[in-house]
Amino acid sequence: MTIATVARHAQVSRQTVSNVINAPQLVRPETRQRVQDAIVALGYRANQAARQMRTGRSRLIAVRIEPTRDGINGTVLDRFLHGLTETAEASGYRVMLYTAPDVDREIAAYGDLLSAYELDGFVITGTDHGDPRTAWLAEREIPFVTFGRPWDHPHAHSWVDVDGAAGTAEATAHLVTAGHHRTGFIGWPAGSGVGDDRRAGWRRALLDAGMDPDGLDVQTEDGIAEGARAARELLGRPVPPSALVCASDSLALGALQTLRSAGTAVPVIGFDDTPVAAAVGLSSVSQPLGDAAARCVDLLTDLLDGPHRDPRQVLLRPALVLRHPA
Amino acid sequence: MTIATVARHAQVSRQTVSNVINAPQLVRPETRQRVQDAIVALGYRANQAARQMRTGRSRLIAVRIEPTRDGINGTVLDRFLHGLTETAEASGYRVMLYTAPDVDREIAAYGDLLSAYELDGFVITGTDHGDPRTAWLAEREIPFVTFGRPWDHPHAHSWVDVDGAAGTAEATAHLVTAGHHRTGFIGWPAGSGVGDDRRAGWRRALLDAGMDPDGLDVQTEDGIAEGARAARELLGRPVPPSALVCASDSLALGALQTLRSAGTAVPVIGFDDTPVAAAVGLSSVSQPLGDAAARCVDLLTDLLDGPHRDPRQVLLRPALVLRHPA
DNA sequence: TTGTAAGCGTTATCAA
DNA sequence: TTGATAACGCTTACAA
Repeated sequence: MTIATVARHAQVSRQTVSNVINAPQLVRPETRQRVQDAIVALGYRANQAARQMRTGRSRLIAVRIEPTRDGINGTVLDRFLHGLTETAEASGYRVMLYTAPDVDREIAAYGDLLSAYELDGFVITGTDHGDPRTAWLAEREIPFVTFGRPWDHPHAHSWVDVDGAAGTAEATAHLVTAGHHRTGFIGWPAGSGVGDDRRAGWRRALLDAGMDPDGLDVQTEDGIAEGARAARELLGRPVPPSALVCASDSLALGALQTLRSAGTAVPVIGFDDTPVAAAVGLSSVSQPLGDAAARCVDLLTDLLDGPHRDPRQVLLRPALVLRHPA
Repeated sequence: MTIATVARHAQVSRQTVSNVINAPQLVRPETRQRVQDAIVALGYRANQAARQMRTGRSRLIAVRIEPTRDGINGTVLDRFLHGLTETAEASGYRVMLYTAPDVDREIAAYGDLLSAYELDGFVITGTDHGDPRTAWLAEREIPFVTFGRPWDHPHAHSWVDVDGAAGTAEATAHLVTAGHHRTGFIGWPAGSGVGDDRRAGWRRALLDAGMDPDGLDVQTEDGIAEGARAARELLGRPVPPSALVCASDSLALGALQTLRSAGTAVPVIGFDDTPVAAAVGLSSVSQPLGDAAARCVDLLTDLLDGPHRDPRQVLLRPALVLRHPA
């Protein structure tokens, strides 16, 4: 069934049907109604390929599905993808998936996706300092939104992010209020935007409370074993922390194991609120992933359809989820 | 850049370029080489929309991204999706995502996807007895593969599944070999294909070992709290089990909590090998999700491109992953 | 307000 | 073996 079928059914020309769909104000209400009735009666849906050929727009946005990393923090993507798909559908877009083992091949994939499918835009996750992907896209003026800030140039393009510092600050403040005078932090090595941000939140909260953060934190790669080791190191210090905030649930989980076997009653708060945290009763900072995904689509469709195509930025607040270890 | 650009560059007609791409055997090797060189030199990629308009094929397959359920077992989808995207890319297909809050609206989405985007096929996850979705698709002769068996009619269509019974049987046999004379089972209420299958494996393994499964199992909805409750019930029986196999990691995790607080040394084996299991050191039955996804794509592309379009079935064996609780 | 004509990039048909 | 022509379904420009 084509636009011609509808035209015949509604006794108008093909063009009038197209106008009803794309510029209804041009068509007399009476005719418009007749055409719309025909569309409904026949269950007509415009063929995207034909439309795309004419307009050069595919109404497709691309997202990378990453190879699952350690599995704990990897589950974040799931919820994000679902939110993205849902919001995109509501805005008349569809989500296409792609994978790439590394940044170079991801950029190569952009070329493919763009020339073969004429993708309208990209949602890029997990950006870091001086990301070559965003540079490539920006250079070619291809619309994109990142989930994660461009740490170097905060206003370079549209992005959505979660305020990690606010999250760790809230977690730290919670522990301080609960009476802990020495709240430590287990985070990643300096240099990653996300990691530095989360550490900064902890630090700021302590300073705000008039406490000294020095000697209360450790830097380590992500992982359960690493978290356990870091916690052991902190506990072995002359004046050990009485509470812990961690940059990820993996680290927190490791810390929890160390603390449990040491029999110490040191509360731990993780980050990301993964299913693992929920399962073991670990308090954690929860990212509003559904919201973040929705805002990504909003910003992208703004770039694509909006009247003002200036980049915009959205910073969302995470929520502290308190639990009691089982 | 279009096929015409390439044609000019290689000094041939548009049609010859098309032939080089779609039916190379028709073109003299010398000409073919010249055209291929031009394609590479220009970085030409065929426009899918135009090709689709002509052929009626989009080289797009659709997969539903489900709203994350309890989060623990929900992570299964992540790995599956990644495998799917990767294998699809290798076969020249792309994966398009869609969501639907319920079965009716999922079927409505099929109509949309098919008429607007002319999707070539679907990968349907989580089928159950008398699934209306597969009936709808089969009726219209739309190619699809399910991940999960059609329990009513094993040969109705192409599917890939993981042998859940083999998994629980292996877990059970492992415990029996370790000397457990009373291995219990916590599973879901009878009626779901997957749940019944997993229970059957446990049962068969006990019978094979000459043991009596009666009175050693519980039926409960999925969840951590439910697993904990079920384990309490089993432990309270006159002759309690000395080891447990569970239909999911959620149930196993709950059982583990009960057993820990009871101070009983009863080993537990879960199902799905979720990140949670890895994190808490829970032994679990692991589904080969990457393989399963790859086989789904294989079966679907067989249906789409293959010479023989008969439905095929693939049953994969899961693997028992043994761990020691931390 | 409605209709006609052209063209988007590709492939299938058929003639050279 | 190669090339010209038409057609896929749609939208834009323009004419009626």
